Amino acid sequence: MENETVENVGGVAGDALRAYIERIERLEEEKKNISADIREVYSEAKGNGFDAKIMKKLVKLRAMDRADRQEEEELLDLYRRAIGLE
Amino acid sequence: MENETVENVGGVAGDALRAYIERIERLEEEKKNISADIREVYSEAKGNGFDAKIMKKLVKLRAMDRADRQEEEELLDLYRRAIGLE
Amino acid sequence: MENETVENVGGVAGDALRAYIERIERLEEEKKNISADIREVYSEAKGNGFDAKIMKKLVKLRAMDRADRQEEEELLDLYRRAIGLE
Amino acid sequence: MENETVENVGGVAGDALRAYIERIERLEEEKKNISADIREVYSEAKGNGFDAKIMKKLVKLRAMDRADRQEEEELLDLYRRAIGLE
DNA sequence: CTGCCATTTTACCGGC
DNA sequence: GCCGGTAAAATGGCAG
Repeated sequence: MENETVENVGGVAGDALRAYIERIERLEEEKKNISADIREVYSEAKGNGFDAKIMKKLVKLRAMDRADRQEEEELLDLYRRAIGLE
Repeated sequence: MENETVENVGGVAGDALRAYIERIERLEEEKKNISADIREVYSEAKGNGFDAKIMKKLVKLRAMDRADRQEEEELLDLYRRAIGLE
Repeated sequence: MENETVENVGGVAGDALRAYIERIERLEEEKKNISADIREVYSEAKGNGFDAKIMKKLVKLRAMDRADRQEEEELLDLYRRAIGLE
Repeated sequence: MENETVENVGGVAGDALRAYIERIERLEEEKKNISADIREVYSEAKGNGFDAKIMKKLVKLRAMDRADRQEEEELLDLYRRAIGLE
C-alpha cells in the first residue's frame, strides 16, 4: 500500500477509529463523574445515620414494578417456609 | 412514639431518606443513559468493521499513562519469554 | 547475562514462574468444573418446577448467620415503612 | 391443604427443595476453597517477587489457542498504529 | 447467530 | 500501605 498514512494503516481507517475512541472516552468521563456523585450521596446519607447497604436495596426494590416485587417476595417467603428458614 | 408518621418511623426520618433515594435514582438514570450511549458507539463502530473488544483494549491503554503502559508491557514480555510463550 | 536460558530471562526464574502458573491452571480447571456442576443443579431444579433466582436468594440467606439476617431484614423493613414502600 | 407440613408448603416440596439447596451449598463451599487456594498461590508468587497482575495475563494468554492469541495481538497492534498509540 | 442477561473477574475506594 | 469490600468491566451462558 503506497500511500499508507497513520490514518490508513493496513486498511484500518485511523481517523474513524480515533473518533470512536474519543467519543467513548468522553462518555466514560461523564459516567465516572456521575458515579462519584452517587458515592457522595451515599456518603452524605451515611453521615446522617443511614445505612448505605440497606439504601441500595431500597433503590433496587423501587426499580422493580410493584407486581414483580410482590410476586418475588411471596415466592421467596413460600420457599423459606418450605425449608424452614425464618 | 406517639406522633409516629410515615415521615418518622421508628426514629427514621422518612423525608430525608426518600430525598436521598430520589437523588440517587436520578443519578442512576443518567448513568444508565450514558452506558447506553457507550454501547451504541461500540455498536456503530462494529457496524463499520471495527472490533469492539480490541477497541476496549485501546481505551484502557490510552487511560494509562505512558510510563505505566510501557512498564507493564515490558514486564509481560519478560514473563512470556521466561516461560517460553510466544 | 551470559548463561541466560529460558529458565532465567532477565533475572526472571522461568521454572518457578511456570510452576506457579501451572498450579493456578489446575485449580482454575477444578473451579470451572464445580461451576458447571452448580449450574447443572439449578437446571435440574428448574426442570422440577423450582425458580432458580429465588433459590439463589435462599442460598444467600442461609449463608448469613441468623442474627445478621434478622437485623438486616428488620432495618430494611423499617426503611421501607419510612418511605412508604410496600 | 389439610396435611400441609414443613415438607409441603403451599404445594412446594420442601424436602426436594432443601436437597437441592444443600447440594448447591456443598459445591459452593468447594468452589470457595479453591478460590482461596488460587489466591494463596498468587500471594506466594508475589512473596517471591512476581507480579500477580501480569501472571493473570499469562494465564489468560495460555488459555487461548495460539492462533487466536496471535490474531488478537496483531489486530491490537494494527489499531494502535492506526491511531498512533505506542 | 445475535443480542441479552447473569456471573465472574478486575479495578477502585475507603477504612484500619 | 495493605486489606477488605464495593462497583465496573468483561466474559460466558442462555434464549429468541
